[in-house]
Amino acid sequence: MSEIENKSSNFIHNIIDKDNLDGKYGGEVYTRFPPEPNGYLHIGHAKSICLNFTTAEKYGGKCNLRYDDTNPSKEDVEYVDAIEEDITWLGFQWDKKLWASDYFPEMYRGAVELIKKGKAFVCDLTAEEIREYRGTLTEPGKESPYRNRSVEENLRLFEEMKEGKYDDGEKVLRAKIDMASPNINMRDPVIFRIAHVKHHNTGEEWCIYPMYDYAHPLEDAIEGITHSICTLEFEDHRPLYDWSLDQLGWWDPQPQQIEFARLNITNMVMSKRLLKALVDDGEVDGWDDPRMPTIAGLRRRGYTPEAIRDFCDRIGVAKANSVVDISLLEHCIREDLQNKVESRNVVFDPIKVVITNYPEDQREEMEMENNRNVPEMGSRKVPFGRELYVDGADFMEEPVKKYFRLFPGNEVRFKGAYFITCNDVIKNDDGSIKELHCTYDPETKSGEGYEGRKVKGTIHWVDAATAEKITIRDYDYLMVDDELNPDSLQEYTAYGEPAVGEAQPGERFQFFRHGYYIADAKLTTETNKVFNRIVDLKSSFKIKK
RNA sequence: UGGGGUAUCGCCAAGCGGUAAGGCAAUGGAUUCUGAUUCCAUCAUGCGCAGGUUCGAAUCCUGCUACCCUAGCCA
Repeated sequence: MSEIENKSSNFIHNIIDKDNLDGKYGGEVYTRFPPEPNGYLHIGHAKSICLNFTTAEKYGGKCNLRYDDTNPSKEDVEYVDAIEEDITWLGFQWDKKLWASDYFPEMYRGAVELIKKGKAFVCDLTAEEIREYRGTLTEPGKESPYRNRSVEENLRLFEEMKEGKYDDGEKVLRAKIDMASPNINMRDPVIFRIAHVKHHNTGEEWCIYPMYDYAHPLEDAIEGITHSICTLEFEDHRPLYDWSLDQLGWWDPQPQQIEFARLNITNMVMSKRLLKALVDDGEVDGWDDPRMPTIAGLRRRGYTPEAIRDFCDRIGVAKANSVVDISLLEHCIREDLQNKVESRNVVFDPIKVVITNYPEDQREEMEMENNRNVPEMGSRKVPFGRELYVDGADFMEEPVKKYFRLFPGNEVRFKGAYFITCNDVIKNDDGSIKELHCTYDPETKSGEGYEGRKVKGTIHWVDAATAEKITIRDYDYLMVDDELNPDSLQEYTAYGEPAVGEAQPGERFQFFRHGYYIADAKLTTETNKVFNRIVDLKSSFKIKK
């Protein structure tokens, strides 16, 4: 993969610059990307991945991949491979791959220490009681009747929790902070709960599991993370993040949590819950369905790592909630692809053209450039004959104003071939267009320097005798408020030049006037080459009326 | 109703007391063997609102307003 440059600066860099100036971490920058293995990564995660990896890179630091697997009842290793594939595909390399569950002993030790310091206690209240005791946003909470158990009793009870003496929910370990705190997260939060569930990593070894707010700061500290970057909804949790570290006092300097706004894209479904439901219900092919905003879906749709990274770089990083316009994402893939993929002629909604003055038995091969912006990409021979197909959008029987493609009486250039004039429109019995009778001017052959007259329009074509019939699957993104638009997947029959049939799975092309497409192995059949359309060059269609 | 955040062009977003970067979108125009690309031009006397401090404020102060997050034994 080519080098990808991320040059933007953001407020997190400013914080790091200041830390470096103050010598807070001795100039070290260590970040981490901490997914919970409970689903595929989506474009929102890509923002976080790019942020964490490029920030570390910018300062000569490292970034870990850490699975936040502290809740075995909600996680599944099935996602681990996909997560790693996506990060690697984006072009990032983690320093260490780690599991939060590997730190369970350390976290347990920390909990024991908190108990010994009188900063944690075992609570017998039920979940509902804890909720009632917690108070509300405006009213302070009440202290648990178990709050003042002795250190010895707490130690014994916590040990028994660990030994499996209690059922799920029977007891929890709580931090002893302040039930009257205006920050609800500080009202004696639960830090360990009981769950008799097999853990993918630790198996049956533990039946108590730490809660995020207590576990995460320790995970960061253990790994020597300096800047723990997360999303805005954790701002309220930062005091607890710091509290856990402060009480233990095991690490100096301690990592600091920095929050940024998560990514939203206009109309895009970005909720893992919803996406998972669509997959589970079979509404889409899977997590990598091209309609999905997952990294795997975008990849299958034809997005490149470069485009996604460029997008993440351009959207910036800030604390203001925002919604990025989808047009920026589409701009990024167009820009990346336009100078590095080859073009192929493909005709939608085909209209047959018969060149009446072209010799019946004559065949030619026309030289066509593979990429009109990049001569080094060379050219190919495309067969040409008396009967051709042109795109339905390139002909109008009654042209609108300023239409300069094909219409009766008009002459246009057939890309890479001749000037062609449309003379007659031949209809079927039902009034539909059967074919167009045209004539060509042999003197105007492409590449032979004809300067006699100019035409305003140039259109593409395929040779009817050799064209391959293909199916194009056109996908829309999944949209908010429209969980699955029935028209989000449409199939079109089209004709492509023979070279299209040689496409390899995953190969991308630019199709004139219709944007970029990707050949998709999962959708390719023996008899029918199937392409996914990925991006419309929408301005190509624009005709002012 | 408590607490925590955020407000700069249609959408993102720089700016950190010295007189509003950049990108996307849009709009004009030039080039073009595909209405693409490329190029050039236009696009905030204005920074949520109202006061104040200052020679000077998007930046500092005061008071409002709007929106987001927060009462899981999820992360």
